[in-house]
Amino acid sequence: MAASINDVAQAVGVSASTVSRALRGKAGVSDDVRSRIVEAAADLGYVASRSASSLAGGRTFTVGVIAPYVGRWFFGTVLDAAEDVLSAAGYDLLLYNLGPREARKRFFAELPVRKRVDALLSLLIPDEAEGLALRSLGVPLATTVGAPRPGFTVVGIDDRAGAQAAVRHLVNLGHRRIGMIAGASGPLHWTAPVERRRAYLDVLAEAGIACDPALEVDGDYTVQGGQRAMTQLLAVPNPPTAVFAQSDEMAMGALRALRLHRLKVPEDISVVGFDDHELSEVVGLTTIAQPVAEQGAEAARLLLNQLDEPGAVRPGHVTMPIRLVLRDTTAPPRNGR
Amino acid sequence: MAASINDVAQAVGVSASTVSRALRGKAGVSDDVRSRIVEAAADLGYVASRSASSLAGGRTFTVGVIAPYVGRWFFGTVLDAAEDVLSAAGYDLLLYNLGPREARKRFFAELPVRKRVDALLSLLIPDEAEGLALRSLGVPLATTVGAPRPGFTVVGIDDRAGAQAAVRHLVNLGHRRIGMIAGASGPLHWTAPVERRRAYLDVLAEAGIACDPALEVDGDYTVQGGQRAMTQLLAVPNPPTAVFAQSDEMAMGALRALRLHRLKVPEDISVVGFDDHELSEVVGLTTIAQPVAEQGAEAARLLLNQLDEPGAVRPGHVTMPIRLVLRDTTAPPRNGR
DNA sequence: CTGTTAGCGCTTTCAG
DNA sequence: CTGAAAGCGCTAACAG
Repeated sequence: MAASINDVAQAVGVSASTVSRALRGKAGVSDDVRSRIVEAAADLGYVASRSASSLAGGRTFTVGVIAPYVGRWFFGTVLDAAEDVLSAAGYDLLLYNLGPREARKRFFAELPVRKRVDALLSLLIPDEAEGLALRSLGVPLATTVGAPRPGFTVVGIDDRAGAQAAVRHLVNLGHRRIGMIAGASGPLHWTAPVERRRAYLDVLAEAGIACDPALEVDGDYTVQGGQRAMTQLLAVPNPPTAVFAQSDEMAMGALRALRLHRLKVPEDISVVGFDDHELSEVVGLTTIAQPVAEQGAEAARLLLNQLDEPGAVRPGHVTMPIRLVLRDTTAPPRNGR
Repeated sequence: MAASINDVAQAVGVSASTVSRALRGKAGVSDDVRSRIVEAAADLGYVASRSASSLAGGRTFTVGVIAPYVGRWFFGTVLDAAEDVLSAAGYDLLLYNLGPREARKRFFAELPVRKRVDALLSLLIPDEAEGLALRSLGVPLATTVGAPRPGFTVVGIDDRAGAQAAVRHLVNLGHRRIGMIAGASGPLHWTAPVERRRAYLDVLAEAGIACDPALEVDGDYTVQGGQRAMTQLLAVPNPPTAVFAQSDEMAMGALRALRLHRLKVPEDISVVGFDDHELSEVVGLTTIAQPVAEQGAEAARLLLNQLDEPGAVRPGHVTMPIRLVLRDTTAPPRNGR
């Protein structure tokens, strides 16, 4: 059986309370006693039972993370970075994959994190009821997606500015027929598609380009969807000379569709993506880069802050920088204009 | 304050034990009482405190997962699938990212999962000492990587057979100068690179092709590394007409290098990868597909089995099928032979 | 079928 | 600076 706090206490000849204080670095233990306790604990291979500490102390030293996917690059990268920060601070990370519809339903119905986590990081956008449920947990909340919302610390990017930069880049190259592969039908309450679309419309307007609804197609945030969307765009009577894809994954699907249609990129058509996916460099995709890992790390850090100074820090809003990364998929349109 | 078991007990007018039994579906509670308890619990929004249950019952209903990366496709996909299976069974998943050297050291020094998990899934290959530490936890252990090892249930693929299929494919197309981008310097104790290399050598031998050490280059399991390796292979006096990359990520790096060198794939040179990464289809990469998500799900399932029938099931070894997926990066060598 | 009685292994007052 | 006592909220025998 694993050693308990009493075993250590006995070995050193002190009380359990002293061992507890000593091992957690609390004041009020003489250096001599403390070092003897630390040594004995190491000898016995003693580690405090998290269940017991949580029960007695009220803190779990665990942060919950809920995500709509784990395998996808964006989420995996955020998760990875958040874990680094949390574990360095002595916190464990409880992961919930709420992608499957029933998993999500079950999670919000039972709220299994209740009494299990000290804070929660959401990688998905909760709807009204879900948001309420999360706030009812009474723990600090953070998210790396979506618009600022009450009760949440949000770390994000300026989607509008990013999308504007992407579309402006195409306009500056001389394109007038600019299509968009959107991500509208993605997860509910996602604000990115809305913001990015508005930016697209704004830039067209400011450039004096009439927008054509036929040039806006849904790509579902997936490679497959992007491919389908591009195929659809090519079937339009007067197809675009350039396309803004709201995510790199959709952009890659578009590139695939173009290859299958024997169209050359960027000679025949330009493509710009959004995200700077790890493989975008490989395919030479021009895109808007956002600091994904940094967003995860920062969100985790802000959560830890709130844990350290309870009440002191209000949930805030951090905007991380984006930038246009020029690679090989954009160029001026074929016939000058 | 959140409702406790006593609040529910009081509301229904029964004892806490009865509530406990009723809510966990234990036998020995009349249907009438049980339904009233369930109702009251729902009303009060009661959820049992995991800390308290663990402490009292000895089980944590938590499975730990240790991984060398989370953001990379392979690991994220395994994790995703494992989480689905575990959460459906009522288990939570505690994630540890042991990529950073110090994180790994700290983990094995403190073994924070001790008394915290009922089972553990390793996505990395522990060395001798680490393996011992894990076994000392006294919980079921599973892994999706590496060779069979005592104490672990391993779910994997036949690396040798997969690599053989890849190289044989190139040989059958008529290639005689076949290079390999290996993953030798990856994580320690990784068996895949070794097995895949042996397969490469075996197939060359069986085809009567002398192997040339200059044609074996390390690609570090990364896109960057693959690109570097391919560049190096092109600099060899008599460069290969085909390349076997031990992972799709390295293969993609190779494709990028070839594009930069203005070489056509597969006309000038053939490339075959290994894994069937989610984006391999996008770039049209011919590769060896392995069921990644299924490995994660299966490992989780086997862990649950062992949890259900303690002692009954011995740790075993499951091999999942692989298959050659033909796409657009392989063809016969240019000049017939 | 249900209630009572003990803890699980810690942390936390409160004394000394 | 240290110890004793009292739970944290639940589960697990053991009685009835």
